[in-house]
Amino acid sequence: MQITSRFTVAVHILTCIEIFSEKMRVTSEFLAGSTGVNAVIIRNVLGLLRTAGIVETRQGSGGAHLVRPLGEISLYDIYVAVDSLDDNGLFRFHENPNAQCPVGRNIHKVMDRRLAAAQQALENELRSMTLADVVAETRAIICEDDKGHAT
Amino acid sequence: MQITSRFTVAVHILTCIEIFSEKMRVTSEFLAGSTGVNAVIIRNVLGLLRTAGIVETRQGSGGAHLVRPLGEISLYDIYVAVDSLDDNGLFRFHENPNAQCPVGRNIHKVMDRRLAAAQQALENELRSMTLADVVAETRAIICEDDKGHAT
DNA sequence: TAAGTTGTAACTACCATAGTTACAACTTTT
DNA sequence: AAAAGTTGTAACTATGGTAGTTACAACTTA
Repeated sequence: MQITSRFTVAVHILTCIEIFSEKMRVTSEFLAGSTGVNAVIIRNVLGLLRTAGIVETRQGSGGAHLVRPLGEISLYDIYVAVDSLDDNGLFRFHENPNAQCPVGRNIHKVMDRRLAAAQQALENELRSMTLADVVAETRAIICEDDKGHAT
Repeated sequence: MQITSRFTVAVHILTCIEIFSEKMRVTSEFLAGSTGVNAVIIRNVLGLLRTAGIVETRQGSGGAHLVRPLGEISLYDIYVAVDSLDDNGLFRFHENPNAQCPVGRNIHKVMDRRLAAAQQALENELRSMTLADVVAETRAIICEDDKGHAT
């Protein structure tokens, strides 16, 4: 069981949009090339990010843009946008515990709070990190790279 | 995307084993009845818990028992035992970012630390809770239940 | 109008989860 | 030693989600 690669793909393409959109049109084809992920999947992910109010895209002309400042887009926002858990929560509960059994009757009640706390811990950590951090570090590494090649 | 119900099933059956095994043989059939989950699945989960050194089972005679004290079995131990992430981590990364692209070449490096931190946060929370807590609260609720019925 | 792009539907391939059936191996009881 | 009950496991099915693919209408710009 793993959290979908849509999440890392989304972070990747948002980073690309920030870094490249000043100099060029960042199309789904370009993003497909950078991520190694199918262009239709990219467009779907962009659609989810658009619905979440994180990016703008335009039919016809092409090219995606960020809607909010980098520092106001947390990894949590991205995670929620693309990895829909609906109302179910991160943990899946077996559906038919036996109400005749004292444990079966109460296990849900006992566990729910704890599972929610665990999920919260994950989400709080994701909330603490923003695209600004990711882009800054990426830019720094790219800059180092360039220096390395120059010597 | 959700964490498998094997996890909540495992917590459920371990709770049952603790609560019932003094008075009766806790067989996979019994646990299937309490959880509403197929007996073969129960035996598989018990097998994973056995491999992890959490329970003992015996062929033929039947009945599962806890191997370690309740307080030394954390929800993390159970999670790891039944929800194998292998070496992959909780987050799945898209596999072919383009090394020609400065973002594609570095995104993995930039994200890995952050994804690991998020995973850690989840796991630390699970580590902080033990079967002892779960069983204690379950017993307390069962006791309340009984009082309620008595009046 | 032509070229390039997005948005979306429809389909496929693949994999994991969970259920099911079946049965050999084992333990205990009689 | 036979019978009954149980575990461990293999093999198979059903289901659902992820991701890839093809196709095309709607749109924008040159």
